[in-house]
Amino acid sequence: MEKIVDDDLKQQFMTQCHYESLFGSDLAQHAELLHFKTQEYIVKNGIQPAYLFYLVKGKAKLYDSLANGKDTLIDFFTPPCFIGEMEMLDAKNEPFGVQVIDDCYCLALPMEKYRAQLLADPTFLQHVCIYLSHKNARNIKTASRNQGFTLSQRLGAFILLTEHNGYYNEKHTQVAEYLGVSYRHLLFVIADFVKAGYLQKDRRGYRIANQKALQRLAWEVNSSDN
Amino acid sequence: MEKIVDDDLKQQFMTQCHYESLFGSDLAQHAELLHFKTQEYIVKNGIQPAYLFYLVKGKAKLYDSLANGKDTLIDFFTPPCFIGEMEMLDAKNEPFGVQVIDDCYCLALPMEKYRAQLLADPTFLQHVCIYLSHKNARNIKTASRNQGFTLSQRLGAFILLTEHNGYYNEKHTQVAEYLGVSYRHLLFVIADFVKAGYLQKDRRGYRIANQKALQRLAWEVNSSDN
DNA sequence: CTCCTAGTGTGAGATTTCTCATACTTAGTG
DNA sequence: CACTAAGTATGAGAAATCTCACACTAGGAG
Repeated sequence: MEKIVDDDLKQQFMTQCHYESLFGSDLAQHAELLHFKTQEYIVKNGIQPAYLFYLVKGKAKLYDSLANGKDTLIDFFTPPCFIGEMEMLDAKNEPFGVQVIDDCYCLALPMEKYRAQLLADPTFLQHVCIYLSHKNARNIKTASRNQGFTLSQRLGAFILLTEHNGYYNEKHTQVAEYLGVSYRHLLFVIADFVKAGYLQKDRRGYRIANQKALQRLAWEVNSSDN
Repeated sequence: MEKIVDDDLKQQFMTQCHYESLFGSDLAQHAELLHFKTQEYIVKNGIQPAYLFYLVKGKAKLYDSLANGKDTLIDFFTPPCFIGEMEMLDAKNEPFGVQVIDDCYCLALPMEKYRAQLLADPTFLQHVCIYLSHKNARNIKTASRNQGFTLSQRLGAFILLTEHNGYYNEKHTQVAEYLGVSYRHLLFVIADFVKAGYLQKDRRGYRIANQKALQRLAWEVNSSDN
């Protein structure tokens, strides 16, 4: 994690995401601009974050670390969205881990310093409420998709979502859990994709060789997004 | 829907559910006590509700009416919980339908009259935020269950959840959608239950003949509830 | 260097779940 | 009354997915 001291850039992100309008007061001006590299953790599992983040650029993923020590991939974050809002609302919640997929820029408010002020700000709370209810509706839709579509279709969509410079490089064990299928079956379908020429395996990982085909598979999955 | 004018009963529910503490002001005193009979709608699909409800007794279910006119069962409400909070926050949302399973009592605040006051009340907004984030966490768990358990297990849990006077009487078509399986397969597993003596069919519907066996099936599903 | 673990990869057979086809019943409608 | 739509019901074969078993590789720990 690295603090970016570039007021122009910060202002640009703020404008782009209407950051100021999230608050009833002038809290926005106290936000810092932070940058996270790929693989870095924005929130570490089980450790209360020091900031309330607002993701303005990049891509990140949400993990749940289970009692047995394993991680389960739960959800993705794409800008603009809050990160750490559950912890801010209710410190009793065990924080979930959030790890960066693509370099992330966040506007971040020091939690301790401004928590009381945030909890007393109806404008801010309204935005969080709306954010949470939309997120909830989205989760419901995602869940029904997992039931409604075949693994090939979901995997197609998933690969396009997590793709990075034309390569798919997620850990199979975690993806299997996220997509709710057995490890074995995931490998089976990936093998199918390779056989069909959608993916090609080289030393860097799985290269996307036929994006169109994957998009065709993913089409139905994503088009229930209204 | 019927308004109950019984201040003792109302006060009892309020105390039991800590209703007053949801608000920063003395809004609670303006709540009415409403009663809904089985099958009645608390919120009709697509129609903005006139109240912000707080379910204090009973059981209800949440539907999504799809574009093709069909209904999908999404979730259940058990007390205490808000109903209509999404609509209050953001009137642009198409309201989902909420229908009563077991007679319901709700404390209800007239939406139009108090909406502005609610949206300006940080105490109330905080409670809604926390409610939404818990609900979201629960939905995530439910979803992972749907992936992690077999239909027999989930159906066992489901029958016990929706059971009414010892009878299971849900519409198979809707249940199939809720549990995320084909209608055919649901019927298949129900037939298994009958064959195994867990259920017995008579003119009133399916009678629960072996609750223990169903509980045994449901055990694993429900015990991930920590 | 060796052991150990996590991740990867493959095979084979079992189970779950789906699709399609086909009927029967009931309530509503013209 | 005849027609229709929705819900119920059952059969048979196919597809999706799971479980178990085994093998290989790379990196960290002793």
